[in-house]
Amino acid sequence: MPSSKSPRATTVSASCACFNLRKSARLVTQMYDRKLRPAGIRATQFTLLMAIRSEAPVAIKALSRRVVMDRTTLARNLKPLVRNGLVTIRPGEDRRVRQAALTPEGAKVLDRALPLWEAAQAEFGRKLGPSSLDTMLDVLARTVAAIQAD
Amino acid sequence: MPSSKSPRATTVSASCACFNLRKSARLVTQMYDRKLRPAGIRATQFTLLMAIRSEAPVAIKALSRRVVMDRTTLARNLKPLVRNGLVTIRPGEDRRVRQAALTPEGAKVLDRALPLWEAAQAEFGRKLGPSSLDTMLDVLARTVAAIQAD
DNA sequence: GACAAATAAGTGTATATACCCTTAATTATC
DNA sequence: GATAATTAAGGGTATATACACTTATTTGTC
Repeated sequence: MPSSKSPRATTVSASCACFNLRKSARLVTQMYDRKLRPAGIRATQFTLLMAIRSEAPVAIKALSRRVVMDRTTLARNLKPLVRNGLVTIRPGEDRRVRQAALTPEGAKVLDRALPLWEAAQAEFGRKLGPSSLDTMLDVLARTVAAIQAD
Repeated sequence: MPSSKSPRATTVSASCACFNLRKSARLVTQMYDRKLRPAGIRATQFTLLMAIRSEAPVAIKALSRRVVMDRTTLARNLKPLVRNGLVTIRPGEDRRVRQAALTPEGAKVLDRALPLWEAAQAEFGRKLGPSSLDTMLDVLARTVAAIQAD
C-alpha cells in the first residue's frame, strides 16, 4: 500500500504504459544504436533497410503500414538513407506513388549490419533472459494488434 | 534463392526487441497524446510534470536519473514547459546546479491532465486486458533493470 | 592556497516523431 | 466525359532523442 505522500506520482511512474514503453525504448535503442555504429546506421534505419529489401520496390504508404510508422515520419526517416546513397526513391506507374528500393551500397551496408544486429539481439536476450524476451515480444505484438483493431 | 532473403526479414520484424518496442511506443504515445490534448500537453510532458511535482525542487541531473532520460534530452524537453510557464528553472545553492519546479500554472495543467491520463490508462487496459498490462509493465521494468545493471 | 579531478549543465548537430495543411493524380459517379 | 471523392505524397511546425564537445563550478590533494 503506497504512502499518503504522493501515491499518484508513484502510480504514474510504475503503471503508465506510455511512460514505461518510452523509457525502455530509449534504453534499448541506445544499446542497438551503439552496436550498429560500425555499420554507420542506427536501429531505426536498420529496420527500414530490412523492410525495403524484403519488399522492394515498395511505395511509401505500403512501407509505412508494414513498419507501423506514420507516413510523414517514414518519409523523413528515409531522407538520410537517400542522402547517403543507401536507398533510391523513384516514381511508380501510378504517378502519385513513389517507390523505395535499396541501392547496391545499401545492400552492402545491410550485410555489414546484420551480424551487428544479431549481436545486439544476443546481448539483449542474455541480459533479459530468453523467456522474458519471448514474453516481451508477445505482449508488444498484442499491444499493436489491440490498438490497431479500431 | 528465394529463401535466403525473406526469413531474415521476418525474423527482424518479429523478433527485434528494439523495433517492436519502438513500434509499440509510437502507437501508445499517439493514443496518450490524443487523450491529453485537451490539457495542452503531451505524454512525455505529463510524465515530466508529475516527476517534478513529486520531487521539486529537483536538479536536472537527478530528474534525468529519475525518469531514465538522457540529461541533454531532458533539458530540451523542459524547454517548451518553461516557455509555456508550467515549469521554472532556477540556480541551486551549488551554482553548477539548476533546479526545476512547477509553477502554479503547471500545477493547474497537471490537475486538468490527471483524469485524462487516467482515461488513457483505462482505455489501454481495456484494449489490452488488465493481466497483459501487468505482464507488460513487469517485463519493461525488468528490461530497464537489466540494461542499467552494467 | 594552487591546481588537478570530478561534477552539472549548455550547445551543435543529426535523427525520430507526428500533427496539420496542401498538391497532384487516380477512381468513382452522374 | 466532366466533376466529385478518394488516395499518395510533400512541406511547415513542433516536440523528442542523444552523441560529442565545451564551460562553469566544486571538491580533493599536495
